[in-house]
Amino acid sequence: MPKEPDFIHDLNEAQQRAVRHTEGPLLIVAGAGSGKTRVLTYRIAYLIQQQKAAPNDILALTFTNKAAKEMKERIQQLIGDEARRLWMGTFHSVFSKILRFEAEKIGFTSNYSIYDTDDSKNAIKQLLRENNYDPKEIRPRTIQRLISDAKNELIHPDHYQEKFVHSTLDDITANIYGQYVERLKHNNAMDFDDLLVKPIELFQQHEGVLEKYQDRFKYILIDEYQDTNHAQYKVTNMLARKYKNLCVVGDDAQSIYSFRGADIRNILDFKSDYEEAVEIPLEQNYRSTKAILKAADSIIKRNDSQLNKTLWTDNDMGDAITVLDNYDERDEANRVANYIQELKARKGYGYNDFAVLYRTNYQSRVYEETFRRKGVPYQLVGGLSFYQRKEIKDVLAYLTLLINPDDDTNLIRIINEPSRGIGNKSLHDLMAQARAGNQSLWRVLENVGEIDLYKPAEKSVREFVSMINDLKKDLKNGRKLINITKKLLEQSGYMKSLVEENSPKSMTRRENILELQNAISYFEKNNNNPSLSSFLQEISLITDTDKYDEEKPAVTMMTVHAAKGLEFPVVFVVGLEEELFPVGSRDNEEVNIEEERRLFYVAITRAEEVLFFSHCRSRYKYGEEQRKRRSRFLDEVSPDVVRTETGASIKQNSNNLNGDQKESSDSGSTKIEYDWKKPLYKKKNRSSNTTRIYYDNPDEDPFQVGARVEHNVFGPGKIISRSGQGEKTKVVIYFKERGRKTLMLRVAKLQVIG
DNA sequence: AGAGGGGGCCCCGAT
DNA sequence: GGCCCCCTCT
Repeated sequence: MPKEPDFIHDLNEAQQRAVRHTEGPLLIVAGAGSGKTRVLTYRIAYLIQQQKAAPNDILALTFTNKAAKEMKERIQQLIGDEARRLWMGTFHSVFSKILRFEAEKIGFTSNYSIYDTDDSKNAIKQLLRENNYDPKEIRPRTIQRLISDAKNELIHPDHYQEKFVHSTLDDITANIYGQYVERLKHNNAMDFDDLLVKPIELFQQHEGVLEKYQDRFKYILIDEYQDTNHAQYKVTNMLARKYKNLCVVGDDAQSIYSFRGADIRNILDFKSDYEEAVEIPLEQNYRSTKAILKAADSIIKRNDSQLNKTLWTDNDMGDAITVLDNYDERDEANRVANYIQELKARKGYGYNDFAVLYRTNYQSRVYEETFRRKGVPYQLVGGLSFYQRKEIKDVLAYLTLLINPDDDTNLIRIINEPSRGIGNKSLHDLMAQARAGNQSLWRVLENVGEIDLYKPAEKSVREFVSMINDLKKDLKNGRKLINITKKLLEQSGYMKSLVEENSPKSMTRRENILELQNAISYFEKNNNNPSLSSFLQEISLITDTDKYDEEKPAVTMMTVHAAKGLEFPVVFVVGLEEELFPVGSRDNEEVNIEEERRLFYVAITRAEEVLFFSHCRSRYKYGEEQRKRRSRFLDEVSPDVVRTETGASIKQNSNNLNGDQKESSDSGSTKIEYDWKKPLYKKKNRSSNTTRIYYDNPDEDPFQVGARVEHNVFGPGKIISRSGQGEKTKVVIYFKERGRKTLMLRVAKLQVIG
């Protein structure tokens, strides 16, 4: 065995143990900021340096493509160029690559399309229509969510019937689920969940294929293990079964993706799943000040933490956390911008040292406006990603059609885009024909002469087919992708219609298309074997977080989810209000308050030196002003590390969370104090003789989210959300028999029941 | 067939 | 405040 590399002495004792423990299952419980990326990087370099494995024997699954790329670069610095041959990436990208090799074995071609959430929602909407359900009553999003959950739990459509049918919704889902799976297969398409589920099917049906990959991946590492779902657990469990060299890194306190099926039990049960597993905790935090760490600890200890670890740091105490108390979101954004300018001027921070973290993407808008107005450079991460934009999806749909003609969903997307006279009626006729003959829409288009179709539309179809066939020929002849793209933009009339529109919107779209062309050229130059299908599959999996550039001199704005794994000297956690952070409940689902708390914990632990919390007393939502109560999390945080802007300690109240705030004049300054006794709303006279209206006094108002109510026409139901105030208060109610209704509280005849 | 206007719904997070 | 759907008119 070669001598141990010098680089191992860069690590602390626990980190070294984690690196040296190469054989058998290993659980590294890595607290926030404890250097886990470093451990993973060094561990991989160590495996190679000690000749335990060649680079392509190692599979490392990360949470973002960006993390994979960075780790690869760091490993390259430790051991040299051969690091490029590591298998490293997100679950989705690694398994999509494997599926490209093995697709034929499970009835797909290697040119399979990848559907994003919108694509699968559209496919489901289409199926609902075909099954005579009204997509307005049965929302595609709901069905999509249920199907996705089932897939991640590895529940087959046939078993969904057995398992879940006890309500109308489950019944419909069971019905649609089977058809959806079939439809995707017909389209030669996989959704995001399939990229995890199909490999399992593949391995179950082909023992030899499983063994091939078991032998290939002799060492497996998984980052952010607390956020893996059942399918991810299963597929890696299968792969690691032979050599059992599975090293997982995670932190149960940072599990924030349960909506994606992440199952915290995967990490909690690791030691019982893998009996000989060794657990190594990393407890020294290198990132944050003591004050920040104390705030984080005071939050997380309110949850039932299940893996033992105690974070500590040698860093300084640091400044107290400042709580900003704002009138509304404009005020909030202004104040944040001012602090950024001030800290930059006084303490010498650069713009890229700052991050604004929020719970929901729509909060970014006010910051964009404010920062632009004040000349604060920013980069926005997340929201509507580049590849979800209409014009980008359109162009990609054209390209997809060239290699996957059976993909009806993408074909329908562009068959009349730009409009070429193949309208709803004609499309409907064509689709009917396709379904009758059990063939893809493209086959019908190719043989359009054989069916009865509106003549002008038929002519358009012929032109469309010959245009696509011509492009296909170019592709076959090895013409460059970028040139094919340019040609299709011209021949389809797509560019022309954007030019003619000549609006600000169409200008942006043209710019975006140019950016896509750059991406295609770049891909073509930087890949040895650039195929259209690998391009399309790769970019389907690129996320906005992958594009975040920490060197760019700009303030970063992103959701807390997107900030996972990142760190910033100065962090603003904004919008700390009830019904926002923690988020408000939606549909019939209860908010997982412990997960919201973990999310807040993640937000806090992104900060290295300076941390701000911020909340607004009122905020616009759906164009309406709403009064907001500050987040309960502000009452949970250790009071000795938080201060108001004037340096006073904030008053907290652990049992009454809906206190108001008032200006206090006792110090002569504009010091802000909180008066928890004063109700949030002024009392007004009550009115109405049918339903008692309580909207003026929230303490007595029984019509709160979650309340069970009865309506004299719609019957029993549950309040799922509430908006507006006073007379304009509206509630959304889910009625057992009638579905969702939005009602004015003032006029609805409602009674609280049960 | 397609443009344009009005109404309803919505926006929690993301591979 | 914005998106999507449906309706109506040309």
